[in-house]
Amino acid sequence: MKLQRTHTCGELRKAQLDQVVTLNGWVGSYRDHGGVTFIDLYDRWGITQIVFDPDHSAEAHKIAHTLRSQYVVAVKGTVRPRPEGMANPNLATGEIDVYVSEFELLNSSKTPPFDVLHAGSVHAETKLKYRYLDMRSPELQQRIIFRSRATNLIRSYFIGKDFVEIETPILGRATPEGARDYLVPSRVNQGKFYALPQSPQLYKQSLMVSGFDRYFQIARCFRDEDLRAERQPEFTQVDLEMSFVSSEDIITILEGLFVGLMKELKGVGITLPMPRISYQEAMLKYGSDAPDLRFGFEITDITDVFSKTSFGVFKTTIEKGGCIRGINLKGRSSELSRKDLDELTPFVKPMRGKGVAWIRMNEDGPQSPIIKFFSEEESAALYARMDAEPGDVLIFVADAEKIVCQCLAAIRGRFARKFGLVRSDDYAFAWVVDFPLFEADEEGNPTPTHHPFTSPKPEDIHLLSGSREELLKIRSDAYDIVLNGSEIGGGSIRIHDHIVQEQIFRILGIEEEEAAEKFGFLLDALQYGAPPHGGLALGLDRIMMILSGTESIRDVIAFPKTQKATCLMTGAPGPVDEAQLDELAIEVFVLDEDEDTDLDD
RNA sequence: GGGGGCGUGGCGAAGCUGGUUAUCGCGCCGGCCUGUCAAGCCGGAGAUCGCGGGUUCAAUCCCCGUCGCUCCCGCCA
Repeated sequence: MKLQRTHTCGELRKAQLDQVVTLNGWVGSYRDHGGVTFIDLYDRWGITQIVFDPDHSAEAHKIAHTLRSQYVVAVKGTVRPRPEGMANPNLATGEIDVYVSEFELLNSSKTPPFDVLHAGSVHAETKLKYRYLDMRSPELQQRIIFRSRATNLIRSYFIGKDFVEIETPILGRATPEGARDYLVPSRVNQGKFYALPQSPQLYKQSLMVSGFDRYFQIARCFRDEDLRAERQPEFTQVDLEMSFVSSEDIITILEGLFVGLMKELKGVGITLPMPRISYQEAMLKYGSDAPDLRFGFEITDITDVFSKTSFGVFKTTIEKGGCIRGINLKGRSSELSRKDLDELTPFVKPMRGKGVAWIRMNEDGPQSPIIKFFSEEESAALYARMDAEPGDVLIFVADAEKIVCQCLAAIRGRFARKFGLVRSDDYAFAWVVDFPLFEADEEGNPTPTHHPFTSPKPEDIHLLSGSREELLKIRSDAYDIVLNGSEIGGGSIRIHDHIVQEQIFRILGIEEEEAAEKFGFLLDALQYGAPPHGGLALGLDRIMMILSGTESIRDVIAFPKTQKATCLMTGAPGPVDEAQLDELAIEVFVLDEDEDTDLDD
């Protein structure tokens, strides 16, 4: 190319008037008036209007009408002011034009499959197939650039705090815990497989044993589970681990990180310390271990108010060990129709909720389909407990505790959105702490809430030898960081004492041999002078989603996968040659429905 | 594994109590036009209605299956 750019398309202002400049970029829209022709030339820096004027350069003007959308061009010309009243206030460069005197076509373009600059409503399918074109749009580019700024800030922060950035293997070993692994066959060791890491957990703990007392990594992780709007099969964690620390030290480091990120990326100040809430309180007041603290509508437990009730639904719920909880939609009665309330029951159905009850607090007394079943004492106690006043609407769910929490959390969010209380530029951080170390599985056996290396809180360690009920009461030294109702990170102090570790395995029903087989090297490592240590991992993609105000994780990943974990641009996953399979000693069976049972074993 | 939404020229939509020449906007092609900014005006081309089967004299429309995209539950921290 002859005409190499002297400026970008976002750069020119009145300060450069009368300068001769060269721009390179893509043709956006073009407006051909027969005489003068305007073209929006753009690149990732912005848009500059270039003018092909027959009175300025007849030669250049002749070429103008041959240009089409997405052609790649170089132009040399003079920066001129826009005529009086012709400035475009929507454009950073809107006060000037570049009058083209020399022109070079760098490349033509096929007509693009969709309008690159206005692709908002185009089907995801088309946009993902032509991702490189979609990524030519300012929206997507800005988010990708935003992400780059964020990772750069994160690196600087940790390096500045004397952390060591260490890469850990992508080809690892399958672990039985947690999510389904992505497997990679080994050619040299036929019949054996590597697994892609679900997280660098075991490696980073090993690094602590090695003495790298402050480690971090921006690590790609892989989980072969079904996708969601905020979940991709490969995603990025900001992973860190520290030695000789308590959870307070880790929390402090992270709070410092977010203060910096929010200031630099969003110009927003955060008050420290961030609020802390126990798991128990979070579940009780918000129905979720990742509460959205941008709004109120807190949950109130009213089970005890109805302990002697004759109202069938509440009575049987209590008899079965369930609970009754409610939300007071304070002063919102006039904004809610009967339909809004009736829609709640179908709304909670996917969460296995059987129904939602409501009481509307009118000026002339309460109105509700269920109130007639309450005794006077019950009603009075209920209104007092829920601070019910005229103009309020009370919402109830009675069921097993888990279901009540899920339903009320969803209802809480639904109304907050309806009333416009959820602002994407409002940022509510919080730490959720005191998670139970174990939770009961379907058979009532303890399973780790976090992972089996999470340390119990020191004051609860004595309960490890207790009954099953006592075990479920043990709190872990774990902490999640929550932003706007999303868990954006979590971590814990790890067990560094192999005796405690073995005790935990025993509780989980994992035999010594089995533990050695599954986590052998880490258990060994813990016996060679493991320092007390702990850490945390942040979900970078989710953080980027929230800070850039988008609803889909695909908006913050350059080349995302579809919900079926395919890449429409590359065609991955794809078939491979027979020869490749032979080398790996792999044979592929295509299963018929009928044959399925035959080949199962 | 289960439930919901979507699939109609290149793009976005309409048409669906079964019968139309399959409609509109954008884009595309050609023409006109010297101050537009997702310019304007005139003309034109462009569609096996995702795919397969069924019902019917007749299917974009109804039924069954299937594929793809998407949201949710399960799963996953």
